Amino acid sequence: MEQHMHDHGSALDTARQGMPADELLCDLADLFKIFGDTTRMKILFSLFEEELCVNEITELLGMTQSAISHQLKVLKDSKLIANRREGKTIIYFLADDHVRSIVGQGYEHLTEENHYDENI
Amino acid sequence: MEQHMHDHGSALDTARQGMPADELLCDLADLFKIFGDTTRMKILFSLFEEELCVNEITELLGMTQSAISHQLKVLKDSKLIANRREGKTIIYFLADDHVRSIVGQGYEHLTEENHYDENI
DNA sequence: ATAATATATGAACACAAGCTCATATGAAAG
DNA sequence: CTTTCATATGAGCTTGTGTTCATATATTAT
Repeated sequence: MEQHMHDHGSALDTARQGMPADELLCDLADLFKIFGDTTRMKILFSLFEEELCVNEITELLGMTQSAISHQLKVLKDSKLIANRREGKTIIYFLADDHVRSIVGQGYEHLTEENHYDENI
Repeated sequence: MEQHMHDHGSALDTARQGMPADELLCDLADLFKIFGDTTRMKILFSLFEEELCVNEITELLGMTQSAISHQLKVLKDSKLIANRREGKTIIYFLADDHVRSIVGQGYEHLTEENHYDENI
């Protein structure tokens, strides 16, 4: 006698097939984790238009220079941004166009699905 | 005398122009935060192939039923998955094809840029 | 060399987030 | 209506993460 209405077993197997290796799943989550912070998201958006030095980003976001530097390090370590020295200042820029497309996808998801100030 | 080699001011203004509202930035970060956990990523991948009930996902991931339920709630609250009741079991499925494309973008970023077991 | 400017970094702290454990809900079977 | 099966949920604990504060490094100017 079947106790479930949908097949319990073949569905599991199919799901198991498509599951990537644990390491990749973990790396993937770690990548998205980088985008999962408002400060970092703001930094990325600011670099969408122009390359900027630390002080400029600090001003733009109205935060501590230290806080910005810490987040810049996170972003740089994950290869999403890169920097070059120019005299005393260090200029940061996007390392990769994937950043734009990933953030763009999320942006689309929000602006399409959700309704920002649509009656109230 | 200019103390900076790149223009400090117009770049800032340009960056300020393209910066979306704080609320949207925050929502965007919150969206990516959902993808930034291995357990949730595994759940999403498992639902890429088949719709599954809680017990199946629990088996598949080899975790506590409680842990899974908690994460399913997070995913459901953020509208990435949905569910329907079928007798005693509750079946979860992807709510949106954006999920596939967002995860797909991240996946591409990793598999293209990085080199998985490419000579060690 | 010394001072000034620009950025980076480590430690400490506060808060968020995920898991576990116990328990609650809800549907179906006896 | 009581029991069983499937899932949900709240509290507590533990770990992770972002910010601040103080300080270090690095480059340029005096």
